[in-house]
Amino acid sequence: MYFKNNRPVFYQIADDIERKIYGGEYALGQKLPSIRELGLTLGVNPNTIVHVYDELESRGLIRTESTSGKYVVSDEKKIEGLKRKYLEERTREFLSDIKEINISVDELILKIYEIEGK
Amino acid sequence: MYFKNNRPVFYQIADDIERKIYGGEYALGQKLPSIRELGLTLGVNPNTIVHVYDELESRGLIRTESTSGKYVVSDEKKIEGLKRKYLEERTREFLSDIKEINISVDELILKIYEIEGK
Amino acid sequence: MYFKNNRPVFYQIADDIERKIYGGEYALGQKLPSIRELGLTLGVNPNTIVHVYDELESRGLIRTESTSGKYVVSDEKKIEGLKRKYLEERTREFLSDIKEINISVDELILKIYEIEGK
Amino acid sequence: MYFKNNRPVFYQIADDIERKIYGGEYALGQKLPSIRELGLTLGVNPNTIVHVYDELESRGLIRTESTSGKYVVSDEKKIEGLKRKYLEERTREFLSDIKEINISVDELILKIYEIEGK
DNA sequence: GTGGTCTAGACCACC
DNA sequence: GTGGTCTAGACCACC
Repeated sequence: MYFKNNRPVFYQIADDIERKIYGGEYALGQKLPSIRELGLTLGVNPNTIVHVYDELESRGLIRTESTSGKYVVSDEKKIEGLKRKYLEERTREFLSDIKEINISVDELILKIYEIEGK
Repeated sequence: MYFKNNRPVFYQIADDIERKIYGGEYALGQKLPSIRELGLTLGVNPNTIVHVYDELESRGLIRTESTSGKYVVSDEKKIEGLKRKYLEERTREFLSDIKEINISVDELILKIYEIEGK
Repeated sequence: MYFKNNRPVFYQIADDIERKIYGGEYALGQKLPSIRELGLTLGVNPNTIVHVYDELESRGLIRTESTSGKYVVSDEKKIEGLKRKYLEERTREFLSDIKEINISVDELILKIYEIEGK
Repeated sequence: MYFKNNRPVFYQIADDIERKIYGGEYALGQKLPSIRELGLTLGVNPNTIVHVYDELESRGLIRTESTSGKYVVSDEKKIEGLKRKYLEERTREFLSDIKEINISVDELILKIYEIEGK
């Protein structure tokens, strides 16, 4: 995982895990990597991962099982709702940026097809 | 202008000006607002604007006229190239995030049309 | 038994047993549950119960019969004295907190009657 | 301020500030001490105070003015509601403990009057 | 091994 | 000076 230098690392990691939950790479109820393990994997300090997991917990995506670790919440409707909201907001924000640079939706969609190789 | 609290303000302002340049809201060769004036307009400290203009200069979008202020560069090809690159990268990054949450390009395009009210 | 997550579990269990001794639910000289048994009952690891019994012994409430287990001490005066001290200190601490939030003793007593349904 | 060793320091500080807000010692909208200043005053690490203020923010008691500091929220009804809830819960918990040691409400009230010197 | 708390200290962003 | 982020490292509670 590469980190950009224009946003706090803990947000970048949290956002990535959030997407992995929405995408099913982390399943409902699944145990997340331990704080120390994920810190090692990503090459960041464990305290940063503590911050990441606090952030995800405050977003309602994971819960702490005090003794055994951190888990994706099991409430499918909740996750689904948050995912829809994520898609909506991210898309609106993207469209807003694209329109600000004077690219039409049609041009944008051509660009998307071009990137997707269709 | 609204600032998110998960990214440095100077990046948010710089990105916005970058898009305004690509969109033509700031024309080629146009003089940018003075540091003081833009700070007042946006309600941020002049030092932050200094940082913004430094950033934009390092991106090759503006130049300093030592005596009279900051100007959008006049090289149309350069700006056009940077704009294409911005569109390409911003779109790739967005598509990458969307695919990570397991939304297909077709679903995404439906979402875009829905938002655009078409 | 519910555990709060803002205090170590072993303190919460120790405090509860301390009160049960003062209240007579554990009689003077009575044998306490085995470490294993209490751990099972409360759903915590036996090591935690070891810690609980150490704590209660250091408070002078129980003693270890090396061969046969843990017992509530039999000295009635001592237990009675500790109980009085507990009541005194717990009440002072509570009153101190209540007064800090600007609630008078009269208001507090009304609240107590309200809760007690009198 | 004295810290007990049976609860995390950051909770003890947060609870104390919570009570000072309810009691009016910190008025609605008032600026709280800076992180560094409060750390110095209490003899704890600034990072601990960061944690304290995060906790109070999550309780809805304070807000961050990103540039200038931390402030008690100004919503009087909200604070009043939280204060009532605090009184209710703390009192119920206290009564529960007292009854567990087999002290009647009448005895308790005598004790309260005795402590209050009435 | 798992998470939680705390310290010490560095550096950044914003005013 | 104000808060925010991150690292390094220690020690505790619980399993």
